[in-house]
Amino acid sequence: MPELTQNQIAKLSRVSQATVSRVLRGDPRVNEELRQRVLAVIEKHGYVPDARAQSLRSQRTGILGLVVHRSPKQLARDPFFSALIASIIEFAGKAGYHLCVDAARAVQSRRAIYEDLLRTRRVDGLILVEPQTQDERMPRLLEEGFPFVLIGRYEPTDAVYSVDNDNIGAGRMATEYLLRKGHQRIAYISGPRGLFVCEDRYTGYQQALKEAGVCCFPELVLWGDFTEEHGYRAMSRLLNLPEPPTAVVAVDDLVAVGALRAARERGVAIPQELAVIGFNDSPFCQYVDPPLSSVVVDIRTLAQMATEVLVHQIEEREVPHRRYIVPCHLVERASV
Amino acid sequence: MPELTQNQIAKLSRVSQATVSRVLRGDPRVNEELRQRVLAVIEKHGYVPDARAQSLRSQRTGILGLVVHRSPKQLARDPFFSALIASIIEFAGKAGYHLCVDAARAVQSRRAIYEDLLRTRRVDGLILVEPQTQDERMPRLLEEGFPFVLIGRYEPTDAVYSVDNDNIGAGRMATEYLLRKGHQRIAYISGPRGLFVCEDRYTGYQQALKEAGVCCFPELVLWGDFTEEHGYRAMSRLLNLPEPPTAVVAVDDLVAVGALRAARERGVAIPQELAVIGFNDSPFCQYVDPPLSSVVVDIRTLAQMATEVLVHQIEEREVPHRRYIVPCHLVERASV
DNA sequence: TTACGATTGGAATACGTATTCTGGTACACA
DNA sequence: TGTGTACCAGAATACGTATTCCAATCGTAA
Repeated sequence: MPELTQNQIAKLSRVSQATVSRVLRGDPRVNEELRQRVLAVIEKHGYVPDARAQSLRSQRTGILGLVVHRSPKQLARDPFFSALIASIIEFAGKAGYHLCVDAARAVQSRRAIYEDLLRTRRVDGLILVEPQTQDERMPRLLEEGFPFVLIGRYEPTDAVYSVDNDNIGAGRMATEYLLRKGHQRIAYISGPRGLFVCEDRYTGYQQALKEAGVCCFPELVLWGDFTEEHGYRAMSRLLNLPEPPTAVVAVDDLVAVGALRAARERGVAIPQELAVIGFNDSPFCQYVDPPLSSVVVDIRTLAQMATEVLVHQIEEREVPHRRYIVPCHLVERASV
Repeated sequence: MPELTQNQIAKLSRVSQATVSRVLRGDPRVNEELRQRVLAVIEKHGYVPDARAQSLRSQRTGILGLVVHRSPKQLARDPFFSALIASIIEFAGKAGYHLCVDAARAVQSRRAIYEDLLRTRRVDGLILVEPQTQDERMPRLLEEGFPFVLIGRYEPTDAVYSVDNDNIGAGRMATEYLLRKGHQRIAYISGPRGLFVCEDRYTGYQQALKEAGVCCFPELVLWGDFTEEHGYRAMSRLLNLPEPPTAVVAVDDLVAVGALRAARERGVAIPQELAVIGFNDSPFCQYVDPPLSSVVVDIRTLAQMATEVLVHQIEEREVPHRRYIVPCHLVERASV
């Protein structure tokens, strides 16, 4: 393999390396004849500039980092993330960037990733997906003036760029829908405590109940993770209550599917005896039995806004707002 | 932000930049006292080396590239890929690499990605997922001696490192299973012509039929893509045949789910009147109605082997074989 | 006391590109 | 013919790190 450099091209074209660089960068201050000669040599040998050297010189890598706060195993089973990643790849590509993806659940590996992606300047900016409420990185990122954007929420909203589903609204929407259908004892099967998605949907759930004048029973709210297994166990516990709920809001479709399974195994009729609703309108929602109602955000829009906000920061263009909210809508199916 | 360099650290520690580098690289030829002094300064100021400069100097970026031959939209809906990406992230991380993901279906954008990732030396090696039969890049990659590994198949097997499901075996396994259940008219709903996954499973399908002495009817084999929609349409066409099949092998679970929907809409009883089997054991298989039988490869193993083969190439360690096959197994559920 | 090997750290350089600085040519004008 | 002005391209430099080369110091042995 030739391992071409601008120097080689320069020698072959009998010009200086600087001129080759100028030709490549489209600098107008170069004679047309020389330009043609250089271009011909470049074309002939198939020269492409070395991105590593460009990175060092320009202080830009052309790579965006995506850090997801889930273990790789959780990632593998979660359709929300595959859609998110795919869409971010799409929009990053359109903006001329590559995407570097990392996943980590444990705090120490997150620290390592943080050091390794950011401080080393390996990426030009960072998209953080659903960081925990108390994430020690945010202050440092802010302090260093490093471009980043959150997907999810962060409390001091006016300090940090973020893009988020309207999770409070989504929680309300799901709960109000069940209330409209006449349900009163409505359970909420959640993910981890402290994760904003979960907390926000919980807030929406509480708001809807309160406004309807319905009591919010603490025994009907169960925290856990984003697995089908958790949905199954939580639903089993709920069905064992002296007075089980007649409807369930599950924090994620996968969790809802677990709940459906628990109900099915006990012969609880859906939706007659128990209504279930999830979030994200995952691909499988329409194929489960019965098809699962879901409150959904347009993931592509979410990805697009996050990517654009980040790229604008990096390229020092105007970003009009700090916080962007992508609204949700309801997909009605047979499970309610 | 301080924008620290080894030079700054050197000045602050009253040593030379070379010494700082030696301390960081663990070079033994440096006095213990100095080492401590330098380490203290590094610690105090939170210095981390610049990956871009290291890349230029060492000719390594520490990044693996993953190129998927699907459009981002297809990617978003395909659980196989989300699992694959997640697992590759996991094993790349364990080997000390980051992962850069790109997706492209169109040939010209693949060319662009190829130029941009490889020729620019932005990544140390490439994982190509399911390249088309005639992919113009392979010869150039080989010629340049650039480390890469295929997930999927490539004909001149002894020239290229590849890791693959045993797709022929999987096609056989699915078909033989249906044959054992007494089916004779077995259809195959495939993805795109020319994609090795599809062709190989087709080969296995044909082999099984032939060995059982069952005729292979061309009207029972339909090519398309990996969408649920395609499964739906293909199944509809099959059910319109004068003599419809009694069993279907679908090239992917999502396609199988589409087939199930078409059957359900026409009131065809499953599995009594029609047996359906898919591939990949996607997360939703157990939740569809009825639960979908599937032939599955362990995606984590696939990802692990691909990553290891690539990393060994990059680090110039021994790679004993060119071609690695990950065997499949059958997951029986109610759809057969 | 001299000489020599071992040890240690600084100076210099290379990685490949982008850009600033500088010098030289050509042309116009006086 | 001399001076000023564009214009163009080569030389030099910087980006931050890793490493090679070399000089200085020290200890030990003759």
